[in-house]
Amino acid sequence: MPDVTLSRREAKDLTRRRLLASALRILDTEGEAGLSTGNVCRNAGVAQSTFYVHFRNMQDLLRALGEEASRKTGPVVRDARRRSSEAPHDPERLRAAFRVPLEKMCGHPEFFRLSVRARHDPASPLGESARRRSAEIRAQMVEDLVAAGLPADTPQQERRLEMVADGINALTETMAMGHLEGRYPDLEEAIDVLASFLSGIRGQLLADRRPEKGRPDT
Amino acid sequence: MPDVTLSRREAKDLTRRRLLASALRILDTEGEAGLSTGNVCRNAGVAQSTFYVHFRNMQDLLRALGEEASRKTGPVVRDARRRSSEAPHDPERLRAAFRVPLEKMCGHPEFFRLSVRARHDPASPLGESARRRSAEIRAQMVEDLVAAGLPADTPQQERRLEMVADGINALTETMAMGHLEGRYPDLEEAIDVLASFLSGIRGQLLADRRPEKGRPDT
DNA sequence: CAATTCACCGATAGTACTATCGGTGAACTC
DNA sequence: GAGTTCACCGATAGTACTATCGGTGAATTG
Repeated sequence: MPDVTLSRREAKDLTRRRLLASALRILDTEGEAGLSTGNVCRNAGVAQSTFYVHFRNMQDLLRALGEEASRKTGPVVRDARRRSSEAPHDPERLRAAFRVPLEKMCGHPEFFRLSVRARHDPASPLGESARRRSAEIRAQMVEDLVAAGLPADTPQQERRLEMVADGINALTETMAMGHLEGRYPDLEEAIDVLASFLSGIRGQLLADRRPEKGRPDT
Repeated sequence: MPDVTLSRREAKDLTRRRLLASALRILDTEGEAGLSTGNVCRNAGVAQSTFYVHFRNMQDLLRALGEEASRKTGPVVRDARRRSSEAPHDPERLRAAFRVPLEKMCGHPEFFRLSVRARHDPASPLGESARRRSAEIRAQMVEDLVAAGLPADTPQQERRLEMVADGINALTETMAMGHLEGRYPDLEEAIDVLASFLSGIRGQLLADRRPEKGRPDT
């Protein structure tokens, strides 16, 4: 039994994870303002100076936290969306493509809030890595929209699909926020609305593909 | 000419406005991190301690700033939206209803970002007032959607309109962010997308009003 | 078992900011 | 025009946080 006492490597890794978890807990309860090396370490039960054994500074910790979050939730969400794109007319797959990310967001509100804040805070310590992840998600979603049959023949149409991807993402986050705040108790209703938004914009964009039928937007 | 020297009241009011303008300038240039009583006062040309003649603390200033912004932009935005609701089939009025808030948001990018971020940060100094304003905007937008003919006959439909209002707002903010980040250079294209989103969801909700025609969402 | 490594600790220098206090002179009051 | 008010000022006590340093003991090495 070599596990009675922890090896030095295991012990260090455990402390590191405790620090990350502590930071996450603080972000969720006190917000970004409560995030200091001392506070994080006190919550994790180690000395303040131990912080610098594991991270160069707070920005370094936040970057690690963001990457962990995206590594956990990213692939699952992507998969659900791709399944929906493969069958654009299957309403249940469409709903699943919204349900999966919504449940991820609501299941780990602390991860979710962190990423949303990062998204709207390019000057924060998370800045660079958050922007990179956001761009990645957007590019993937554009791919999926094209796979679902939406037009991307001209640069303008491509840019429009990027806007739509941004929009779908923002809508999903907004519904999750509303649910977390208790205003939308039933997640299925939120999924209804998300599906309506997507179906609506999809109809608009497809109508645009055949402009000979006259103005479609009234 | 009694205005050669300022009255005490006028002078105080002028200083207060200078402090508010200074805070806004700092938010737009240095971001939230540069916001301190000393920095605000130095930029306004007064001593740091003078800050406390006008505001109880930084949160107090930010609250005042938020209220001033909402007092300035609120009615204009609301008016544009109402004009559009009065003529739901006028595409130019619809575009104006999106153009006005977009231009307001892009006018003071850092303040806009701060407000958005504050809603997702439980401990932000702006948090409470930002959430209050957000709820107000949502309620107004629901009114306008009803005025534009969208159904709100059942509690479920009312809740759905709230979700749609939240969504429109999030979409507008997202397009503003994209424009500010330089990804969407042409604001009119963003307006196109917003109009398409609204037309799309509008079609979906109106179709739902007459459910005897079968499932409309594929 | 002796030597070495290193995760963690306590202490602390340094920095930035908040908020208060008594003083000052110009505006105001009567 | 004598007394009062008060917006502003400089100084400063107090607070919070960052980042570094040398010491310590348990794990590791050979």
